Amino acid sequence: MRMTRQRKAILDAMRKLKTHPTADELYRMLKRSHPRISLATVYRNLEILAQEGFIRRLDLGGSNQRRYDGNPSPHWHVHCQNCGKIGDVLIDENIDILSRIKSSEDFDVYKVNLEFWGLCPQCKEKLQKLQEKEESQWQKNR
Amino acid sequence: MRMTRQRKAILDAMRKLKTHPTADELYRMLKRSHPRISLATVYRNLEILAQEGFIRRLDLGGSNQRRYDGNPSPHWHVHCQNCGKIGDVLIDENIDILSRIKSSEDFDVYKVNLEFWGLCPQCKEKLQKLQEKEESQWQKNR
DNA sequence: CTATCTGCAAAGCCTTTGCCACCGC
DNA sequence: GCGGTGGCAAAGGCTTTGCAGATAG
Repeated sequence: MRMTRQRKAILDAMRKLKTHPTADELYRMLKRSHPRISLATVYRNLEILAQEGFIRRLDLGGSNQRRYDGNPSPHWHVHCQNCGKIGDVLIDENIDILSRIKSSEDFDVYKVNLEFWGLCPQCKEKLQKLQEKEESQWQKNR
Repeated sequence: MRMTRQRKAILDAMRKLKTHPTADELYRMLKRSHPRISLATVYRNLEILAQEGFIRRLDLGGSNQRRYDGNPSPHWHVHCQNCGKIGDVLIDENIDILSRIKSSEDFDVYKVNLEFWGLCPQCKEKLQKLQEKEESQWQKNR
């Protein structure tokens, strides 16, 4: 694998970012410092870097956009139900889910993937304020 | 919600099927009995039937095709790593995963989704036979 | 030097949408 | 009869691909 300028820029950006960008999001960021980089290059390199284990490809449900994670070490993800932002989740002990499977239609099950849903801090606050506002409106109108 | 011929055919098919079809797969099946049904109708109705709770929309990772499940009761799914087929998984006790979260970047986490990966019975057998064949080749060549 | 990689544009999937005719209720 | 619905075709999003020129090692 040749370390081209573009590939290095993509890997560096992914390592720095704490978000979980799509190819297009990363492309827009990189264009500032690398105006001639192409979207196809970003797509191709995210895929290659993921295959080589430098970053992680996230196959998240609930969205039709693929995301990548610059942190390849094992952890899970939480989606904000309001804005779609992705956060990281750690669990304090290994849960042996595979041994608790009762019925699996004769599939051999090897691997489990956990996904979480919730609210990010910003949306939590936003929704809370909205609720307070509605309550005071209701007070006025009664 | 009006129960049109098409909508009824889609719901009936989903309830009978034990697979987890995509809109297009279901469309091809239905065309046999309803030659004039359109793919758009299948897409629209799968979405509506899922919103109304008659069927379940599966937002599975690892594929860019949406699938639906005629069984709306709670259970998880396993993907065959070889052929992509989806199976159902039951777990014998409720695992309280949400209470074990250690760090979640200040998200409020409400819901968890489990996904499993493995091999379906057919692919299991196929791969086993392939392996046996390779072993006997190796025996011959030594 | 040459195999790999890039940029560009086009093509490929899957899914949604606009429109008008149609048909449950 | 009327509003929801279906069929058709076109458009829309995201991702991949073919190609010719550029470049890392």
